[in-house]
Amino acid sequence: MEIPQIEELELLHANICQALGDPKRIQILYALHGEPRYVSALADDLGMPQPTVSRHLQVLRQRSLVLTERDGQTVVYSLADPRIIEVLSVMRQIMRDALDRQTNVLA
Amino acid sequence: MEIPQIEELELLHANICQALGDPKRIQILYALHGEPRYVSALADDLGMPQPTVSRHLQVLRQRSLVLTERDGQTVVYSLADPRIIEVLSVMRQIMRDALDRQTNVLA
DNA sequence: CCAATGTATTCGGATAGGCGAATAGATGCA
DNA sequence: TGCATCTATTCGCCTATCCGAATACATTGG
Repeated sequence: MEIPQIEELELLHANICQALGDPKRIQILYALHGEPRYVSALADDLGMPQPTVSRHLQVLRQRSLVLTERDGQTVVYSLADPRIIEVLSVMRQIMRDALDRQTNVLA
Repeated sequence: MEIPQIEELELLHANICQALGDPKRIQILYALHGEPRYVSALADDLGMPQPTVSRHLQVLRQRSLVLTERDGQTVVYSLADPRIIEVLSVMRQIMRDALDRQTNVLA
């Protein structure tokens, strides 16, 4: 019986999760929900420096979580897959339920 | 108009995602799917040293992703919420679709 | 109490990831 | 071309995380 190795799928999987593991990137993804935005618009909306937003967008792009399209001087970013927001929402619900359980235990 | 700050929810959210952002922890979560296990059983199954498994389990526990129950000498870990696996599966599907898109573009 | 078994933690070193600041690159237009 | 605007990258520093190895802690049974 072989020892199970860490498969490529697990690595990719972890890679995606890791990309979601930063508060600013989560904000960015939610901000892209519904309407594509360009970089400085995101920066203004979220109150982050433009280079910061750009760096985070690169991370998301490398993981295929966002898509880009150049439009003249600006680069428009959009969610690559609406299910990303679904996943985040479910996680948020899981989180909330876990917090509720803890609160109930303490009460 | 105030600049939107990073809310507590986003921090928690990122925290959860970050916990999922490690291949070994993903393996552990899948291994806990269906049946609770105790630490050394997991270590044997996954071919990881026991302290490694234990450390990762602590990370998952802090985020309320797994639950523990002591049973004599052993400590039994279980998934705190089956939706965690659902979320991981959806992410896996999102990932696969993204890979397919890339392949199609290249072809 | 002591030994055996199972689990958790600590330590040190290596690696990765975040940020601000500065700068480089790309595009459009006069 | 030259300038303004928008985006991406680099640099240095700091912090967080991971790992193996060793060790501490907890529980059971003799």
